[in-house]
Amino acid sequence: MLKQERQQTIIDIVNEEHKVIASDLSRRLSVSEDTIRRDLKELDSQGVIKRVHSGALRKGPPVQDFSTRQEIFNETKSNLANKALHYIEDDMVLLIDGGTTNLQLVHQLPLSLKGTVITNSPPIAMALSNHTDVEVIMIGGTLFKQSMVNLGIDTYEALNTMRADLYIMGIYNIDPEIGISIPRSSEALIKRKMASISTEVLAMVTNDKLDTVSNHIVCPTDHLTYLITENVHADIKRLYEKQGITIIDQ
Amino acid sequence: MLKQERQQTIIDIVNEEHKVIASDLSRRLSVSEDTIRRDLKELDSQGVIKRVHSGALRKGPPVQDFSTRQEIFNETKSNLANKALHYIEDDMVLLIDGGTTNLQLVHQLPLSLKGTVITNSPPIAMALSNHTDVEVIMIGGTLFKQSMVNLGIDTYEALNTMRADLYIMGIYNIDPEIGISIPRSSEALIKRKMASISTEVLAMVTNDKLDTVSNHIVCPTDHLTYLITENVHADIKRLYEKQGITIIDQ
DNA sequence: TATTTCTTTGCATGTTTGTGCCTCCTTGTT
DNA sequence: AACAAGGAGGCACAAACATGCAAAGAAATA
Repeated sequence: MLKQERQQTIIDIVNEEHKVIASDLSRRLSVSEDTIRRDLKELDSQGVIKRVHSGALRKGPPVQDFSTRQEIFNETKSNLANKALHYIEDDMVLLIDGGTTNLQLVHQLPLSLKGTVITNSPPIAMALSNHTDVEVIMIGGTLFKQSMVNLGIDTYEALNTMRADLYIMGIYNIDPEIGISIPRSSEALIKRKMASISTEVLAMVTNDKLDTVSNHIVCPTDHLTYLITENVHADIKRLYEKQGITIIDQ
Repeated sequence: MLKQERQQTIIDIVNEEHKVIASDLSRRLSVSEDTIRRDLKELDSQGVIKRVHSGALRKGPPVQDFSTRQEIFNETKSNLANKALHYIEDDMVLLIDGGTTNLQLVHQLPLSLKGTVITNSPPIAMALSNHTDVEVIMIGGTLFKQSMVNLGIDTYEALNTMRADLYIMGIYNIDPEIGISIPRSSEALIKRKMASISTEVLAMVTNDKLDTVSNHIVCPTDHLTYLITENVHADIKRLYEKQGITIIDQ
């Protein structure tokens, strides 16, 4: 693995996990701790990360847990959410899973909205505490803390007894040919199930997730009804529209 | 846990709770008091907090009357929680329902705690997001927003398949003769069920809830194993002890 | 291709940092 | 005044670190 490649990986890991421990990186990247230390030192002097004893921290807002992570207002996500709002109407049964983009959407739901929201994500449920006319149904399970959703057999079985008009799916990776994928198989299973019990499926994706792939396939992209993106090239747009997906990009 | 991370956590706690006790922080963050003292000293010299004997205070605007009252309230709950911590050990299966006192307790659980927490309250689940060695099992249901707990038939049925070593019950009303009661029958049902699947039951009550009653009975007081209170008169204490309850009031 | 030069990496070395424990001192409370 | 709780400073140890050096590759040049 090239040095530059490795350092980029380190940056990605720091951004994703908000902190890294040098010895940990050494094992994950299969190089000596000395090399990692040299990398961290270099990245720190470039100002990309903040070096601390025994590891490094992400620069910028000192965030650590999920609840504070949501506070970072992201204009892109907010714009996506605004577009998605057009597809949400009163008296729908919505199924919403985890992810910061979905959470942003829930925050932007009008307080006057009437309907039902089914979710396996505690933060989503809490964000709806002021929506007096929305009935919130939580699906239980084992809490997966990294993405703050309930997963497992209990979650799966609970979904067996439900249905929804619109599933708002949180996306990690999407590729027009490979489909929608995610790094954790347990999440893939639940998302697939959720899609199968919903009449329509809507997904919001930021550009950095377009045309990326990871280990576990959720479903092909043509399971989506609506795909909401930032501006994309016309040919990419066509690629999705050919599959019958309504793509909203402006 | 990284030093910087820990110090940031301390800052967050100080800002949240306006005052901290060194020995409490030691437990919550699972490091020695010496380390905490060093942290506080450092943060004080940075001017982020104000170091005082036995702990630290939040810097900034002097406390107003209203928030002072709020603080005293919190302090009571925090004290109750500290006493309750003695009954919680590694590798237990805890069942924790809703309520601000229970939430306070969860915030004060040591980060190093190992075990399982079953809960029907999304805020409780979220408060455990940093406890890496605690498996959180959420019980689903219909979210009752007023007290932020999941209730209903799904909740009841999920509880049928579980058991716990210790149930930490949130209390609204308690009277030595009438028993434990609550204004909502749906909550009473779930609490009763929770008590029935747990080996021991612990409850924390502030004085304003002692000797009060409301419509729906959860169970008689003798279903409690431990009752943690503020200081109470000896005769009230005897009243409970006569029922075989361990009462902790100091 | 062969040779030189430069970069990257891992290892060995002493050094520094972070933490817990201990002892003795200080502070606050009866 | 007596006593407990909290704190300061020193010690010890392990983990993390910087530095120098040599081997192994790359890249460049002849």
